[in-house]
Amino acid sequence: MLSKTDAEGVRAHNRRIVIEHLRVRRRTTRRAAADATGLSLSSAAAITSALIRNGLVREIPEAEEDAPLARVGRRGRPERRIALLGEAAYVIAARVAVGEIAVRLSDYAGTSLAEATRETSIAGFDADAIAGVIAALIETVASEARLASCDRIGRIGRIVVAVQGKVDTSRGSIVWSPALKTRNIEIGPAIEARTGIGVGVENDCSLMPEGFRWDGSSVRSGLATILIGFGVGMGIAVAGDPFTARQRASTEFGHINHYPGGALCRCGNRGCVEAYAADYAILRSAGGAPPDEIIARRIDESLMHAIADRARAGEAQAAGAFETAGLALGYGLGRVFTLIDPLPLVFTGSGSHAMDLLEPSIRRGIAESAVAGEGADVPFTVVEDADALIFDAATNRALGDLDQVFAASERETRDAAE
Amino acid sequence: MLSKTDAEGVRAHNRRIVIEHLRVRRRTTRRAAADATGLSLSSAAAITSALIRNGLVREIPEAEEDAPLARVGRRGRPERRIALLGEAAYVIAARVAVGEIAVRLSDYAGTSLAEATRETSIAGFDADAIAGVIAALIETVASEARLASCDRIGRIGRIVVAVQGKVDTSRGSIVWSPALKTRNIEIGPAIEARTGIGVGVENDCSLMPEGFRWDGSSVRSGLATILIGFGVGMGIAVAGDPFTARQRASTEFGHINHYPGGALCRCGNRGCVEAYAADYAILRSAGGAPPDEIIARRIDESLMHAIADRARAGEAQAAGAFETAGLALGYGLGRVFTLIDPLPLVFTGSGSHAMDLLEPSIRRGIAESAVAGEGADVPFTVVEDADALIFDAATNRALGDLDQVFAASERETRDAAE
DNA sequence: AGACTTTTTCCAAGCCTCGTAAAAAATGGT
DNA sequence: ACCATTTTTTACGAGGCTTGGAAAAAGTCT
Repeated sequence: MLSKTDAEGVRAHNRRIVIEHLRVRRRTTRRAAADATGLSLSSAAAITSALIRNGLVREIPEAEEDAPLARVGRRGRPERRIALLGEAAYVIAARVAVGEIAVRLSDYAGTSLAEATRETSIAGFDADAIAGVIAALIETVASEARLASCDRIGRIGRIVVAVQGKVDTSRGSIVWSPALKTRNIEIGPAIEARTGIGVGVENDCSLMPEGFRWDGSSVRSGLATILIGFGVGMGIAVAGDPFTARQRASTEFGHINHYPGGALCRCGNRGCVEAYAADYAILRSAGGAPPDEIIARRIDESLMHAIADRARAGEAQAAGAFETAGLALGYGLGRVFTLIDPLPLVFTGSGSHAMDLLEPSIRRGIAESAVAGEGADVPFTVVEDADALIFDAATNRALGDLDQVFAASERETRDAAE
Repeated sequence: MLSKTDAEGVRAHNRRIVIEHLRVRRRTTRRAAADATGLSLSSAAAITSALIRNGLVREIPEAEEDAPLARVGRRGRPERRIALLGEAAYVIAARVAVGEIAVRLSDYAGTSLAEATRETSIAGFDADAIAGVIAALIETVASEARLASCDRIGRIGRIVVAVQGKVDTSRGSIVWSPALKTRNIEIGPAIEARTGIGVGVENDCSLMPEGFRWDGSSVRSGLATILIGFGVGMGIAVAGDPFTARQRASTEFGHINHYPGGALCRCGNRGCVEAYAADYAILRSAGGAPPDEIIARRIDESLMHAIADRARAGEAQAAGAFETAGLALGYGLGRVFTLIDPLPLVFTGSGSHAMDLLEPSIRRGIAESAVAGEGADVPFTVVEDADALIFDAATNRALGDLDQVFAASERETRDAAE
């Protein structure tokens, strides 16, 4: 059931869309905000002024104007440009992956301030131990960014954790992760208890499209991100409202069945996409190992590069491994496109280094499996650094969460106290 | 970008949720509406009173109360029960399928008033010819329901067409249909031009979950409908807001690839779910025909019943055909569940008569293809009459569209003129 | 210095929701 | 038969939000 609205709700909603506009156009004016949001000039001005009073937005002094050329020979009162105020709040993006926990601190304007990584196996850790590691990393980045003093760390308003593995977002728990031995670890509440900050827990691949959240056109047309690495994962943002993307939970693309009874996957099933397209699958296929062998050890990226080079040099078995991988990915994508709709694709992860080898067979797989081959011509983009993309995505999600909170309630101007 | 809200928007929204409440609880009171929607008593009363003035809602006279027992020995002023007024408007649900065009007239309260069918091949028809058939059928049902007089037929406020085949909802066109020879037929505008009534065009299978739109719990938990007949189709309603379900367009479940390079499908691809689970696939498999043979003719339902009976009697080849079909369905569902989430299932269509034969292998297929076999235990429901379900769905969609229009603008009380 | 232009702020009008008070309509007891 | 009680419904003023127009502010151009 939809919930009711009232006057306050209207204000909250309109504050929200103004903030959203500020996120997309990083610098704007009151008039531009009014035009873009459809609000009247009066309302847009009232809202922006309130946001300035609340310390969420600042007027940019002329001195800082990095584009004075725009204002040459224009008559009339010059516009006051406004932007989100970085110091208004801070957010933490955290990654939990096999062998590594990492944290990035960003300010409210979205600029990254500091990162810290702890390379360690957390296989045996419980929720509190993981929360401890993350809290320590937060201390590190906070002090690195000189936010160490007590009242300053309190300005961190939101933490979003991107986890490799299946999560339960509503409970903030890790249902299952390759990085962990035990299941159902309630990491969200544990971090909240330790830091006193609100925490969101998401699957890293599902979260990835959020990295393009305020890129304008990217998300408006919908978007799917595909991570090819030790596993295979996908994130989907349906066209239109980026907020609805929040609903989709567990797109376990890597474990969509490709070939019934096929190659053995780490998950125990047979024939998953991952069992053909992940690093370990390409490795075992290129090495001529039987498709029942599970390679549990961590695979060095340089090894994958070597196999790719062998394939590029024309070695049949290596080339065949990449072709098989591409076909599995293509069939999987064709199935998704048949179910949802063709979407532009963003590839990332170590496997994306071999897109020259994969692309032809991916497109062929889509053509063979989608109705009328639709979607075989969607645009491909490659983002090499998957970890950075995950950080971006988690940061954007955290900022969006914060926006919602800030829009909901007119905050007291605590900055006045300082 | 989200759009702004203002006071009028608030009223429209709140009117909407009151109407929605009236749809779910067919009879209610002002107080109950206030409680359910979260609105204050004043506002709920103001809105309901306005709806009554606008002729959308009626107060039920005591004489009509079918449950006087509820009001026994209760003190205080008795409540005025209210309900949607059937005569407020009328809607048309139309089905376009192979060999058949059918139409149902319903009133604003959702009660079906009349149906009419024209059994004919429309293979060579263009948009205007199809629109002509539908318009004629509308005349038939309108006169049957004694709405023939000119001002009365004008009370039909919305037409929703459920098409067998792929549609483009935004343009109101049939991209491709097994019932038609030509592609991209803009049926929506053609019907609008002929009748002057707003038209929505949807795929029949995608629309089906709308049949459960106001069933309370059904949609709240999400739902997938699966039609097994001459083809295989699916409709998905994601958990939560039933309105967002509107976004999903072309869930061509039947053409999700099941087995790469497998049995030949009518669509020309190999290995689609449909090529194993549709009527024609079961027929060819049970008959020992090669998996490359395409059966184009319409298959009589009694023939399928006969094959099912042979399978029940233990004939190996027939039983094997159903098992193969169930496995293909199960793998397809497992893939969907892996991508989206496990959902309760509603089966319909001629194939649902053989659910006793299919269910075990469907569940096995899900178990083998979904991560950790999740979703193998979702509840199955069978609705035998697929055509009726499609009618229900199209009617509900049309009523929902109308609700939105009526909620948006306070209409003049045209009933006062009568 | 004055005219002109553009941005920003200020203010009364119009909606909407909400809480409270008053009116309406039935029951139960005397 | 009449009055107190109970519950629903309506009426009304308060407060918040958006809006359009007027006024003020802050520049450029002649």
